[in-house]
Amino acid sequence: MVVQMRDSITAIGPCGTCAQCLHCEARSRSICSVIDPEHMSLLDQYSHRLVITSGKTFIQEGEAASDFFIVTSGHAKLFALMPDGRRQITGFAQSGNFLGLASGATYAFSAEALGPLSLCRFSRTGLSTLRREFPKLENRLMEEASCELVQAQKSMLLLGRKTARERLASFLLEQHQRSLTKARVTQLPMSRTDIADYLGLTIETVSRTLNALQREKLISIAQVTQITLNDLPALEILARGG
Amino acid sequence: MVVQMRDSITAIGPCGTCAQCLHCEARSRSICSVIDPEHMSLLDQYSHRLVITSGKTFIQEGEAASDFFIVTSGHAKLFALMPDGRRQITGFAQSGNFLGLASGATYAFSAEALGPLSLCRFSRTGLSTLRREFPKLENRLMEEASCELVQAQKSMLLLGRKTARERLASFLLEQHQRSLTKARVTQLPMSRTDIADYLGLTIETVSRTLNALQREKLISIAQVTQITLNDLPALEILARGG
DNA sequence: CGTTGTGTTGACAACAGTCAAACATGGTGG
DNA sequence: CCACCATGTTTGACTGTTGTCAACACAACG
Repeated sequence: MVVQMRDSITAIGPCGTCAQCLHCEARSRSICSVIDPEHMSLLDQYSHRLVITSGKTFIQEGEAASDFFIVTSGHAKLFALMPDGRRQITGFAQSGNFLGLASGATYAFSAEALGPLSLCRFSRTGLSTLRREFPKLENRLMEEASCELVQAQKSMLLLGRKTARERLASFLLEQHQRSLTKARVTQLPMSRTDIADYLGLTIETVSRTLNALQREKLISIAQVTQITLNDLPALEILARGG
Repeated sequence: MVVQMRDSITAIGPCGTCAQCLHCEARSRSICSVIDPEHMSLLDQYSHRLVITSGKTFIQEGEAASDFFIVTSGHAKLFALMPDGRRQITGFAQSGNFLGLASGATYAFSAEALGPLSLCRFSRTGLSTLRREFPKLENRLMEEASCELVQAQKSMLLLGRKTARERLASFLLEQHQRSLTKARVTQLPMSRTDIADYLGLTIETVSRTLNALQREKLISIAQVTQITLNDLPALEILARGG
């Protein structure tokens, strides 16, 4: 089985013997794609599967960055805290995303599970070994780091220069794109508080702005976490600011 | 060998053995450090020196990302623009910094010279060749990408959650650290407009806040671009928000 | 049913933005 | 050398978007 991915990387699908498990499914999207099938067992030597319960903080800012993670199912939020409790969510991670690229000796952020979460964990030393063994892995890591940097720059523009309306429109479109569905209904895995902390707003402003967009027929809020994007072109114009 | 490019961008060819030139000086900090001396000539095959005049935009958001740069002297600003002219500066680059890590097929940002600027340019294909040739280069690139991601996360916290006072304090400390001097006098290479666009504020707020900090004796503004940090501990407390 | 957590709505306040004018600074040409 | 202009910075008065505080609605759950 061969799957065409993103630009030009040809990925080899669900690996080895357990074709179904999420572990392998997400690994195939992020790591297995660059490792020959006959070496999969070597990969297994260096990775371990983890299951995290909802709300659990599994990466703590400031602690020694000994591990590297790949999300295999569920969602996580990455965030930084200030001493007085102010919080900035710097990103959300879902199946296939890497966690721990942005680290020196210690983690530069904390990470918490948004609902049940499955992870694939690599020790940094193990990952180094894998990188020496599979040079293509380097490309994959760089590619992912580049994407995260581009995403971070978009967030900086959003946080520094966009209005509350523009931020919400950008956020909804981003979530919609992530879901990879053509349906205009988006299921949000995070709370209003998380949205606020991601967009640099308060929960009240998020709530008010979302309802304003609904009054203007740009979106429909069926349930709190289920939003329909009624007018994609208008939302896109709003998101980019004209 | 000197080649005239575009309007004012001058390319100067490989510099061979010259140990003094800025080209090599900065390369030694960023690339040469991972390449054996006897292979330096190979490096020269793939890199070219550029001189950029002040104010020139040498990377344009959206254009094909064909090159990769290393700053060898001077300063540059990286930024994103909105259709109505709102601008967010996502970072500043100085000697030794890489430009172009955050790119897919096209550049995700624009870059402009803050004063006279020297660059070392690598074609992306040339860089790929170098990466295959010198595996240590991979580590250097990943390390740099990690640093940029950590820096980006700090900027997101600043833009999303810090007050104007906290932003200015953070900014001044960051500039001070970058200068690598122990002296408490910092020479700013950028204008008030650039500071405002970096911190997500207006020039008026930057000016007012800076003067407020001066009234409180935390800093002294000798000339517009020359600021003395009188009370580092207090500035650090302010910057991290208590 | 109360209780708790989460989200919504309203009244008001405040921080930062907008507009405008005065003030430096630095380069240019008479 | 100095008047002049262009550009960048500072200061002031006022406005507005978003934040704060508080009350209320609603669903989930024991």
